Amino acid sequence: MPLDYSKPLRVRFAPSPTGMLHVGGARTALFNYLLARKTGGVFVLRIEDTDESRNRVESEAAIYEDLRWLGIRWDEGPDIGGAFAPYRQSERGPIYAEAAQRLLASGAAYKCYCTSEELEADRHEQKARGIHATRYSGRCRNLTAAERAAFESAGRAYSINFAVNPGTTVVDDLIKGRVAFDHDTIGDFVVVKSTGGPLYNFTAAVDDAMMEISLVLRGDEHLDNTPRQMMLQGALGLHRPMYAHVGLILNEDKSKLSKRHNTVGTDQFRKQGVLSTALINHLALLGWSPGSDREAFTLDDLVHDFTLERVGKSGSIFNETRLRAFNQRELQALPRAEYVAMLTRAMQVAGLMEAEPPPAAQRWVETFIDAYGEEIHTIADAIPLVEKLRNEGVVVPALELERLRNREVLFFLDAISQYVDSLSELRDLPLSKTIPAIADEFRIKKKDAFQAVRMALMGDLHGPPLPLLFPLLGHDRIMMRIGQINSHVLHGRGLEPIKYGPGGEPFQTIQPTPPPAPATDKGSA
RNA sequence: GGCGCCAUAGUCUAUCGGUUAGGACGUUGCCCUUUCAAGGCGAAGAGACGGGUUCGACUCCCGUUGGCGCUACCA
Repeated sequence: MPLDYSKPLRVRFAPSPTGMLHVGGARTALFNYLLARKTGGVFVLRIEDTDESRNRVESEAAIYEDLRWLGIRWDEGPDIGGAFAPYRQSERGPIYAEAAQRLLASGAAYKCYCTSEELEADRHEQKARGIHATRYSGRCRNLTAAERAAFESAGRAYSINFAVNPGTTVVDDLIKGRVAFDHDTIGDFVVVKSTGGPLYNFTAAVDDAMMEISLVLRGDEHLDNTPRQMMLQGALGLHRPMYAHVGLILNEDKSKLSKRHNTVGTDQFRKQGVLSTALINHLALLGWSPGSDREAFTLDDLVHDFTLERVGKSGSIFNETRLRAFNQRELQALPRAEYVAMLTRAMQVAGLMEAEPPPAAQRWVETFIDAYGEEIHTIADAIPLVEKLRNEGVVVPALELERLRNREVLFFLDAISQYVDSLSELRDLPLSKTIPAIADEFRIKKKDAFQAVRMALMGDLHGPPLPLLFPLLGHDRIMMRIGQINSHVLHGRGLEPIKYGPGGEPFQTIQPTPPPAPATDKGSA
């Protein structure tokens, strides 16, 4: 039966602060958030920091930062409180202690005095006997009063274990459907460590119930944990939320996303300058589909269109290339001013622009976007391009240098540099006419001319239109880069830096070179 | 090993028994362009396998295979 969206849902996202928020977590948070907004419900952020050894203090802040960046806001959480505070499990000790006592008192749980060595030995022994279903033997479950007293007086530490009784627990999962678990396949499990620290299944079960979560939506890695949590809630007489387990987001090799494998961290994309709108859009389409060919969705669109019924069961691989394609689309859709501001900021961060860019610098950025804007998939792509434009010199591949060792080409380039030198403004040059005209003087083909200029200026045969490239480089760099070619080539030939006239006859003077009178439309520039 | 989940192109997905199996990313051809990118128009590319059920299965059932998850005093 479909979920009733007319009733407000209380949902939660419960990360453990053991690393950055990876994209799988981000999607889980997103789906929960969408459901809360859609139903006018509440989105709870709970921090599951019960594993002292793995917690990292900075992780919690990092998770906040990533969620905020994504535009996912929570209504209750550690930092803002709420009716069911505290929201950090490390601060909920008394609540778990009380629940554990009730479990003990009712006989639903018992104390286990086994040491970890004994447990380990048990497992070995079971394996040796060919039993691969290595579960807790339950040896402490039926301790006699005398045995128990002996352990107690010996001061042995104990864990609190939940006693799993025969039976079946059925999870009516909103995504996976009805899944039945035979208790025979679930061994007694520890709920409180011998150190007194509560464990995941216990805290999650208690908190989901006590925080009155109505729907638990999480990764399907937790599907097998669900019967344990439901048994716990049953034994404690607590209410049970509905459950929905969504297929995992996987690495390229189909393995589970882990926080240790540095890739696919939400922060990584944020720092690359990926737009949160693009990530949200991409994440939403991993596991959810609108049922139509539409694929551009804002967060608000998703609040409106998202339903659990259209969430798929299978896992999916996170495809970064597709994210970049989405991001490029978002970048193109951005108002120009915003794009300029974003790029300016990125350049400032990279130390490529001063904090208070003068108007000329702003204009430069605008020209840059005209030139390269549409090929940029993420803002980070722009930085190496900017650096290449800003560098004093340029590296021309040896092979290409060889092609430039041609007196006509050299002279042509020199003519270009003189042409540029004669101009006071490099914007809006009619280069598509000027360059062929000058090239014609030296009997160079149009295509070769453009390529020679491109190669001399950028060390590359490809790039944006020259009329945009010229103002981007500016007078000095153009002069320098073409001059560099001349000296490189000549040096390579062991020649003096002399220059050639149109007919091939060497000029006598090194400097100044007489302008070879570019044939046409110099005046229009 | 046991238990559970999953299974349409390289990837994300649509299809809810009858379709030329649709879309997107990627790949690729052409157009545009001095070039590249972008854009436009095309192309190639999929129901893991085997049994059923049915007039008819990608779709329902069973099995096999494969992938993943759980099986921790991690979450």
